Amino acid sequence: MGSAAETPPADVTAGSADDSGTRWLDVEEQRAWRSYLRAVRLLDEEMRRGLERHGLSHPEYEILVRLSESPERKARMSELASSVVSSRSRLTHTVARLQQAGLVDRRACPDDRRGVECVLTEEGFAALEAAAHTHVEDVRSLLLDAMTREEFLALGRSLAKVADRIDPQGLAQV
Amino acid sequence: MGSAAETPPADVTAGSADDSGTRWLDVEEQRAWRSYLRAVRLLDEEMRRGLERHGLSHPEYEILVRLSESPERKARMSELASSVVSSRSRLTHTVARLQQAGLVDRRACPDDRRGVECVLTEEGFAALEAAAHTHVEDVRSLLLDAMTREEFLALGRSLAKVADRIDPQGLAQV
DNA sequence: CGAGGTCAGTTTATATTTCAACAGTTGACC
DNA sequence: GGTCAACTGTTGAAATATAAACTGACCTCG
Repeated sequence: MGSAAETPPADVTAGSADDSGTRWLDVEEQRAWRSYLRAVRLLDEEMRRGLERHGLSHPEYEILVRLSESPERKARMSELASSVVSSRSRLTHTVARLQQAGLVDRRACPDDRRGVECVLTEEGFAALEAAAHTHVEDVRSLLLDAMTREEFLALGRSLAKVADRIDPQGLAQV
Repeated sequence: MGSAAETPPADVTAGSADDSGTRWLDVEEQRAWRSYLRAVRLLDEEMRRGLERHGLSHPEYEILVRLSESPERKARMSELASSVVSSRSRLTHTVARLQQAGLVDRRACPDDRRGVECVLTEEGFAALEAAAHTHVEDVRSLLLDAMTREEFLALGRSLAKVADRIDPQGLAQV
């Protein structure tokens, strides 16, 4: 599955640094890393299938979620882009499709004429609501049910540290 | 960031089941889930950047890794597809690009005339070797250095359970 | 044998993502 | 006020991904 060359291709004693100074992963670290890769990929695929039944892609779903949580169910394109970790360009395209489908509307931003506000429509809210049930059940059955609650929370804490380290502000801009 | 509507869009008491029977996530579970989404996305992005410097995408890199670990540095397309968690179709395309770049070769399978063997070239091995240094350092600095070793191993164990649940055989067929 | 089913891999068509260039807007600074 | 850099969002083309149809090879059971 998800491999990643964590030992030198040639193969060197685990856990040691080679001539180049690269500290390769030891056997256990390697196993953990591969589990990570594998789980993430499989999970993503399963989730995708779940949302697909509601005619939504993962990026689309996240946009709807974010809007539903915003005051007045609207947000500016750039906020949306960063909160959803997407490039502005991609967001434009994706929102265009959502608008096409009648799930969101776009309108000029009152105070900044460069800006555009994206608004969740009633139809969009309904679509989100429908998809959310399936989605949460998926998270539960695939992830939570695979481990104890404490284990899951610990996993969350570890990954939160990872995320904060990469993007301390929580404002990923791509 | 990566949101996912783990509470009902309308907002209901955490941790309880609503009329539909959906058991939404409580506050802590929700936080953990969002950390997961956020970390995975950011990590993926960072890794991508690292590999990009060597002219490789993540899928390409994994294919090379898998080949480098196989006896004689070759594998059949279908083995490759499952070990790398990719559809056969995607693999065909990706391998075509790798071949184009001279990093792998394709040849007919001797014993099964339907089959195709994919072989890592010397050039491909060299490319992999170069990329691997960067990549391992990234895994270390982004993931391992963010937590204790034991924490990381625990994370691996948890996710291994998740993966095995979704794909018990370890032979993801998409 | 040989008909029907399955399997390996590719191909084609379509959808999505990325990338670079763009046009209009704002704000800061002189 | 004028200029210029930075910002917002869009566009269109190229790269990549996904899905379904398709080719040729194997397999099995009558």
